[in-house]
Amino acid sequence: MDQVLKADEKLTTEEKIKEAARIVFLKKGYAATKTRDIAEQAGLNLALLNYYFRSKEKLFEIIMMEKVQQLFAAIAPVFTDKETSLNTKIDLITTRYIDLLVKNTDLPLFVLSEIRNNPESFSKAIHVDDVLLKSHFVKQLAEKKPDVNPVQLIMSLLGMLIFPFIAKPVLQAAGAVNDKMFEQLMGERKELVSKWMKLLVR
Amino acid sequence: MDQVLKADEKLTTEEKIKEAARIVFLKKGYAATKTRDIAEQAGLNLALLNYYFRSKEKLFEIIMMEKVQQLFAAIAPVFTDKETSLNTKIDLITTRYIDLLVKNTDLPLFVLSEIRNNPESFSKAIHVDDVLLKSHFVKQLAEKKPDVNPVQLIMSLLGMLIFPFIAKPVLQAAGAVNDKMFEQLMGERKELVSKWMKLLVR
DNA sequence: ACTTTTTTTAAACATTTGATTAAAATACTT
DNA sequence: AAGTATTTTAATCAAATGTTTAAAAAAAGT
Repeated sequence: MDQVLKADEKLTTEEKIKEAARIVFLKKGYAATKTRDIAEQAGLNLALLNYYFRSKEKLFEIIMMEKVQQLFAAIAPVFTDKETSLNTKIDLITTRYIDLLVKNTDLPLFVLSEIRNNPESFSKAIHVDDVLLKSHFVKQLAEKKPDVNPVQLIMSLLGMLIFPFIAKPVLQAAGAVNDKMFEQLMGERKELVSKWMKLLVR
Repeated sequence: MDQVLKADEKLTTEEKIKEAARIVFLKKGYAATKTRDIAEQAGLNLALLNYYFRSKEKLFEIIMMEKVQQLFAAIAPVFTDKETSLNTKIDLITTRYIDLLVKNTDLPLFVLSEIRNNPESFSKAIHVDDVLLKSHFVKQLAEKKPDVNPVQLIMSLLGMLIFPFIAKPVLQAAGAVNDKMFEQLMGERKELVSKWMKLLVR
């Protein structure tokens, strides 16, 4: 007998639905996603979504929280770490974030769009200000650059890291890049952003 | 008689609908917007939307093109101008963009989200690569920094400028800033980004 | 082997939603 | 003022959409 199974054939029905929901929600966003889209993507009967997750909204909340975590958990530990130097933090944040986003290019636009559409539920789930404004990273920045609001520096770092992934659809639609070229650009971008950010805090 | 009229009372019905559509589409995006939301926002009968614009989609296309223009027209002339120096271009792009976005904070997230949802129609309407990749600005960057892909520098500049407006809902949800504080941050950011970008190309 | 529980399916339901229609109201023309 | 065209309204339609239901199928328990 053939031991090889299609990737999702060994998944439970519940996992198949979540996997399909990840794909469709991330591509189209909550409002544009039809429950029938998810059922079709999963190759399952429509009613199973409600059987396992009660409602479209509940299913979405699960995926959304997962993705918010993914986006914040990748850098939060580096932000708060008290041991590593400022320059090492910059290196770590840069490489980790680009590595994560190259594998999940539509993650930033999805998460940031959906937070805009529903800021309340997000604010309860994640404590951004603890990570962002009270982190060790911020203290290090404030110490090194006492004349500059550290939030400005963080917005620049995250902007340089995240913005290309938000602008990717525009570049692609313009025919300026394809997937392969984009990944290559992001590969070389790790060194650049890291270098540039160190320049800003010098 | 009272000469003073409420702002939109002197507008034509058609303009009232467009104005309402701008507000609702920008806040919620195409898919989440109901034609009844727009009618209510405009204080008009639902059927008038179809009377004046035939369909939700047609109305959306008008608003969308308007906003894409707004987002690109603000910097395109500076990108292509052959007279101004590199440093002056950086100053102009920075101040113009932040000034524009402060008055239209949800413009970037709206435009970039909707382009992702419908890249084809966008690519026909705007020739990004002409402005971005063949512009005089790019040539100046390539000349000044021959060892760096100019696209990398542009992504950093636009990232530093645009990203804060995309992240604004997150910062607000986290209680890190309010509208007033954000505008103040962006005011002081003009100088900073301008200075930082010149540092990167030095 | 039989019973019970769990999972899956096809069909249907109730709302929502974009759009249309026909009549009423208003504005314009002569 | 009368007639015509334009604009607005309330009601309605048809399709889409999230959810439920009841029966069938599969799995688990005894």
